[in-house]
Amino acid sequence: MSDVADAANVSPSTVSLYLRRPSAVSRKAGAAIAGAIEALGYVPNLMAGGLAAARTRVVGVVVPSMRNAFFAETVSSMQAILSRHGFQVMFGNTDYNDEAELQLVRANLSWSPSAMVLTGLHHAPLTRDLLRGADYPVVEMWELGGEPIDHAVGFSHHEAGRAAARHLVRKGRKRLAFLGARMHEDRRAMQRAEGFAAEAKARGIAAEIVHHIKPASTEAAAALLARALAKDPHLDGVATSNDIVALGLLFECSRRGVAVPADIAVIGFGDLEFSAFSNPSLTTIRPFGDVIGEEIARLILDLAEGKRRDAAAINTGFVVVERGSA
Amino acid sequence: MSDVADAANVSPSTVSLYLRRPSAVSRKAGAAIAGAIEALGYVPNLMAGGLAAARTRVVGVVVPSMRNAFFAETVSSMQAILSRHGFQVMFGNTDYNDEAELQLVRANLSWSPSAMVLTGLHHAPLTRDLLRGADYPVVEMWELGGEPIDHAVGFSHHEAGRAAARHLVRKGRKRLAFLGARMHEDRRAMQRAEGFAAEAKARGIAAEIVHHIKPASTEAAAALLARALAKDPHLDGVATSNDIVALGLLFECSRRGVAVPADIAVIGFGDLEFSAFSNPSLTTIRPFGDVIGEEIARLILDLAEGKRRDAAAINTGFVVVERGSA
DNA sequence: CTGTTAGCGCGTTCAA
DNA sequence: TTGAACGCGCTAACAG
Repeated sequence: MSDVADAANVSPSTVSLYLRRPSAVSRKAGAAIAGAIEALGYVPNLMAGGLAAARTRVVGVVVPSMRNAFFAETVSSMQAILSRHGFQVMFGNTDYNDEAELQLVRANLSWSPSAMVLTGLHHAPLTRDLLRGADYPVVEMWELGGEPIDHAVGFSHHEAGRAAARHLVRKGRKRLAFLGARMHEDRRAMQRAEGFAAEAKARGIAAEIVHHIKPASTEAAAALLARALAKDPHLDGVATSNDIVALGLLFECSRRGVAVPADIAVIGFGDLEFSAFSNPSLTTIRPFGDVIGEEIARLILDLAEGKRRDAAAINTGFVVVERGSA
Repeated sequence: MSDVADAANVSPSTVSLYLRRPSAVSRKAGAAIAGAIEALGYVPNLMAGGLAAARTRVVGVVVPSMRNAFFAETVSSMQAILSRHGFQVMFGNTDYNDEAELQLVRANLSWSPSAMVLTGLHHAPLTRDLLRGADYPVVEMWELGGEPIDHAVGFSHHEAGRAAARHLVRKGRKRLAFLGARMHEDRRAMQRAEGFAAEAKARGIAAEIVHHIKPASTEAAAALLARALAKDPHLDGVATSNDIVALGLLFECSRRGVAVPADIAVIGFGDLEFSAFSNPSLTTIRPFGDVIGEEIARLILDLAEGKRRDAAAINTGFVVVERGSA
């Protein structure tokens, strides 16, 4: 930086000022500095900057799994906006493990991030303590309804589950089941299952919740359907924990000669890309994962500029998308 | 850190030494320091450490899109291993834009990363210059065959395309087409298409390459198939730029009453999770995205410890997985 | 608008 | 094995 200052015939602190607020420097000095930076190929050392300022333009993001299309979409849209404003994303997977989450939070902590984004409202007690004591914003995403540490952006999975049941009942279905994968770890899928069962019960209809211990997959669908039919051979309406499972269900039904939706109506969750173009197309619940990412990015940018200060709970909602399968 | 030193009755530099090489400190001092760290909830400031040491345990990773399951898988497996060794991943999407890639590389540069991971062998000239001059390892992934900047981990997409054509020809197919999405931006998909056409030509069989400008999707498949059939109504073998498009093709064929594989054989690329369980199941090419991530993580760890020094080109290969569709 | 000054929290000599 | 000194490259007052 002092090399740049020498080349531009100004002091290092003027260069520093120019880098942080170009408008605070005279046009002449600014031009000279810009030229020197270009000529010398100067790249600022953000560590030194961060150390001096005690904050960095880094946002820590922790998700259960990047292989999950929901989080990939959210992180993607969030990162696109943040990077446009000079922020970077430091990223980690927990694989649905609380201990791994704690490690990642701790690691991110030591970079004095501008904000920390976590998935869901559930964390290890130590993680919560660490985050509560932190002096930067914490955003919990993809879940609403509990007590957030600071900010929350997402929607109620319980309500999404209710909406699925409501839809099937409206379609005249009377013997329901919820097919869920990995629900012992995925709290949000479990919340949807519970909402589904609660709504069905409120309408006097029994709804079985069928579990599969492995991650959501098209493969899981075959086992889930077999178990659901064993419990109730006259099943006529099914919700799945997400569209991947629903896709598998479509394939499994076609193999078994079960007609969708004539014999069994299917409603998924996620509105993944293929859902509109499968055969039959998939009735599902769209959660707006990209909007979650955008809202979080805007929130963090506003917070960094001191524009907002109050803890927010932003409901990005969801909609039922009715298509061929239910 | 000096608080810890006070609490443990040693000097700060002893604490520093303990943190970096616990074995270099006496058992008594070590125990006292460990206790003090625990009691005070001390979290090291990695910025200060990085500044002093002129390097950090950060790895910069730049991919075209995290929504792409291939990269999500690679990043996921890479991050799992790296984080286990105290390394963090700083991550960015380019959206297949060279300029965005340059920005991300520049941003990552200023954190003195332990390594930089990029996707593919093609970059803006300025990006290449920046990276060549850098004094830390550069890994280019998911492509082999060109001239890497430093290290490369991946496989030849040209060969993968040839393998797809070879498979269809072996199955007795004589009128081929390659259906590709976004190939003007996705060089690797284009390489597969070219390999496909080259192999077909070598065997005296014509193969049409059909382009779709939008990203790979099940939706794209309908348009692609329509255009391919317009060019050759007697088409009997098709390769797609990936399994998503192949999935869409299965649906579109079932809508049109085209039998797969009887009328048209289909081979995809990627071996995504659903491919084994679709109906018919999908013949495809498996690229081992998780292995790419693991190899890169190991390479970076070895490099960081000075265990390897030579520029490596690691071929993770691919296999043709024969299933129902071809 | 520009330059001066004093750290940010730690790693790395080196001497003890 | 430990401790003192020094500096990594920059930001943030402040004074000019």
